[in-house]
Parts: sequence; structure tokens; C-alpha cells
Amino acid sequence: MTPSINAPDFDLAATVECGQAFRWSRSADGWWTGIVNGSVRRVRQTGDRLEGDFEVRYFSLDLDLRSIVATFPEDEPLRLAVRKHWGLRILRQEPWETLASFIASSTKQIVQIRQIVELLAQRLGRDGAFPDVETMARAELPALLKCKLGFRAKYLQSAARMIDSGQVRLMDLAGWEYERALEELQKISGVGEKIANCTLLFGCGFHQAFPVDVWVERSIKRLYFPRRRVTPRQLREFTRSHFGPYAGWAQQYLFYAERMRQAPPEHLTTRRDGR
DNA sequence: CTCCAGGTGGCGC
DNA sequence: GCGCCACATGGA
Repeated sequence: MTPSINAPDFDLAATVECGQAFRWSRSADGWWTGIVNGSVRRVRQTGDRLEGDFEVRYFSLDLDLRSIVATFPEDEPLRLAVRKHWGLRILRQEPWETLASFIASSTKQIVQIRQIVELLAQRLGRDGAFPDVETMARAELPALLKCKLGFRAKYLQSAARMIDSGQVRLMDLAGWEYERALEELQKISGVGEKIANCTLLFGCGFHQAFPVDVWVERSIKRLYFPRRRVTPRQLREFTRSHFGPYAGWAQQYLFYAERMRQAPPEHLTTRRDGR
């Protein structure tokens, strides 16, 4: 019989579908299948019961969601997003796969990011696992282009090479100060503030990292700065000061709520008419 | 066919 | 700093 635990304050579907991970999919029978740290995992949630091949740490089930949300500012927009998607948790993912996935993400739709990550795993990885840094560092550009990376191929290749050669110390970042870790990642060409923050939040345990993409920017402008001009400088200042020590978690609630406002419920497909 | 996508680097101001 | 543009590729 499969192992199971009581997992209160947890929404498996929201957690794996909110845009932070790209290798989970749901079967008709309600089971989710994902590849975590190179191995296949099958998980199902029924009410508060979580069963299957789960890892408590990966799903951040060792953290108390109520305590985290208690650190959020008392504002209505965030309160609504949290209520709507209660149980969404930030995953603890592998740093390299996280960085690589988000390098692949720039100006791509989520369905296409999933496709690129899958192609990289199938063509370059072992047994469907995401290719490690060394493998990616040795990969030639044409091989990466076949994975539909387009202009991102050279960025991914140089990222792998900088990490493999020790110029960027990806595996050490978790123990560093946030600002220093952010700067370290931005030494990589093709990695700016947004991708660096995604990597720190989803892959390196920095709860305060606050990625600002087009959806979050739209959300924040609409909810917090209606009919006002906001410069990039002001936006950055706001996202770093307003949301507290778990700002990244707040960001994910805002991101997912904004996506769900415009997308059909179960798939993160896009509409382009803005309504 | 046209438009656009979890951005970034390089450019001119 | 800020605003603009190119950058590959595929889905709508």
C-alpha cells in the first residue's frame, strides 16, 4: 500500500500548476506525475490526505503556511489571492534545473517552456532526468537548438559552462546573503533580475526573492498603483519593502491569481484579448 | 498571415 | 536610470 500523510494547508494542484515547476502533469485518475531530482514521482491528494511518492521537503510541507501568511501585509488584494489559492506552497527545487528552466522561459508561453524542458530531458538527460550541469556544458549549440531554445540556446550553454568552470557558484548560493546571490546569478549572460529571482526563490530557498514578470507587474500596477505611473525603480522598491520576509510566496499567490483571472481553470493556456 | 509569449542585452538619450 | 528594439520559435 502506498504511503500517505495528513497534509493540511496544502493544495497539490495549485502548487505544481502555478508556474514554478514544469515537469508535473495530471492523469485522468487524479494522480500527478512529476520528475523530481531525476526520479519519477506519483502523488495524489484527496482532501487533506496526500498519498504516493511525495517528499515532505520538496513540497515544503515542513513549513507552517499559516505562520508564513501571517507575515504578509494586511492588504485586500493579497488577502483575496491567498484565500482563492489557499494551500499553494513554494517548492524546494533543484537549483540547476530551476535556473535552466527559467533561462528557457523568457518570452515563451508556459506550455512551450514545458515542451523545451521535456525535450532537454529526453534528448540530453539520462532516463528522462534533466541533464546535469556538466552534460549541458558539453552540449553543442545545434543540439540545444533542436530543443527549440531559439536565441536562448547560447544563454543556456554559457550558463552551464560558467557554473561548470566555477565562475558562478550556483551550489553555494543558498548560504549567501540575498543581494550577493542575486548579483552572482546576474553574471550569467541572459540572466537578469527576473530569472535570478526565480532561481533564488524556487531553487535556493530565498523566501524573500520576488520575481517580477509581465503578469506580476500587471497585477501590482492594477492592484496597488491604479492610474499611476510606476518606474522600474519604484516597482523594485515596492516589491522589496512591502511584502515582508516571505515576499516570494506572496508573489506566487499574486502571479497565480492574475493568471487565473484570464486563463481557463485547469490549463495555463493564454488568451491574448486581455479579458 | 500576423501577433505574441514568466526577459535580457545593447543601444541612444 | 529609462525607453526602445532585436532576438528564435511555435501556437492562436
